[in-house]
Amino acid sequence: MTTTRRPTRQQSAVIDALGSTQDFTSAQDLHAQLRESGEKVGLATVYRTLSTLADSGDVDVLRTGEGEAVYRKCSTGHHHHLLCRVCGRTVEVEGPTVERWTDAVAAEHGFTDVAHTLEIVGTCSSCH
Amino acid sequence: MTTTRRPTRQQSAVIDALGSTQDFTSAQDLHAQLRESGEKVGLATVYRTLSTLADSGDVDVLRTGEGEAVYRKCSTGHHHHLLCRVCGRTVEVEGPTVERWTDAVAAEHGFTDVAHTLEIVGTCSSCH
DNA sequence: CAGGAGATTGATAATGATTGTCAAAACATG
DNA sequence: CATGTTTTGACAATCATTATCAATCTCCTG
Ligand SMILES: [Zn+2]
Ligand SMILES: [Zn+2]
Ligand SMILES: [Zn+2]
Ligand SMILES: [Zn+2]
Repeated sequence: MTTTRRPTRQQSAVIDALGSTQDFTSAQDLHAQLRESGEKVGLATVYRTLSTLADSGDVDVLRTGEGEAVYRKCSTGHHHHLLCRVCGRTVEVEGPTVERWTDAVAAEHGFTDVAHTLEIVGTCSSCH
Repeated sequence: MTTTRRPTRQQSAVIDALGSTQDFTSAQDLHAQLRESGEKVGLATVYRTLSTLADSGDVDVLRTGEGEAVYRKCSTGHHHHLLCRVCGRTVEVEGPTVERWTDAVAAEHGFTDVAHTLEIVGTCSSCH
């Protein structure tokens, strides 16, 4: 919401494209989709917009096994992802258990200002 | 059948270099270290060796924020890492709590063959 | 020991995602 | 409209990683 950035047609197009899918999508794929749907948006702008959105926490970003950055528009708030390795379907999950555990184990070793990343990958019931 | 290993001087050098540090190290850095210490090992071989070791589970691999792959020789068995964002010190952590939680939440959504990745980053007591 | 099949190496080229450049276009304001 | 600011986008540059492929090394057999 609070954007220091000036809203433009291109940025809206990127955000809409992101919102049109439940899957994590790469900047390259988003750019291809935009071109295909007739939207004229430069690749650099796609990268810039996604990077800004990720920094502000408005989209989640994670790295594919090959190191490619993929983005997804998620619900607000801290959560994690359950990802199907076959079809790419994503489920957001959360809970205090893992949050408490990471905080406890970090404190136990004298670490402060802790953050964590957690991703779960499996095969969903439809793809089993 | 396709898994044929042949021990070589170069692979030993890479493994020794990995074992000489507690930090996660990139292939590029390892290659530079090897050259500096007089070992003649090609960059491609460093990448190949690390990739093989990671596939067999003999080393842990994770991605830096910039997407660079970093490797570390760890104790055997499933565990996670507590990483200092300042000095890079790494502590291996484990525990049944997070394992149970991920399995439970995956089963709850009908996912099978689940695996997970979890990394904790913070500032260690020495760097506070 | 010699020879050959097959595995390994490494210099180099190729790939591919991401970032940098910077002039042109879009925008705001007065 | 004039002017300063922000954003865009085509293109070049970067940089980690992978593909090539001839040369080299290992192991096995006779
Ligand atoms: Zn699925
Ligand atoms: Zn969490
Ligand atoms: Zn530290
Ligand atoms: Zn675990």
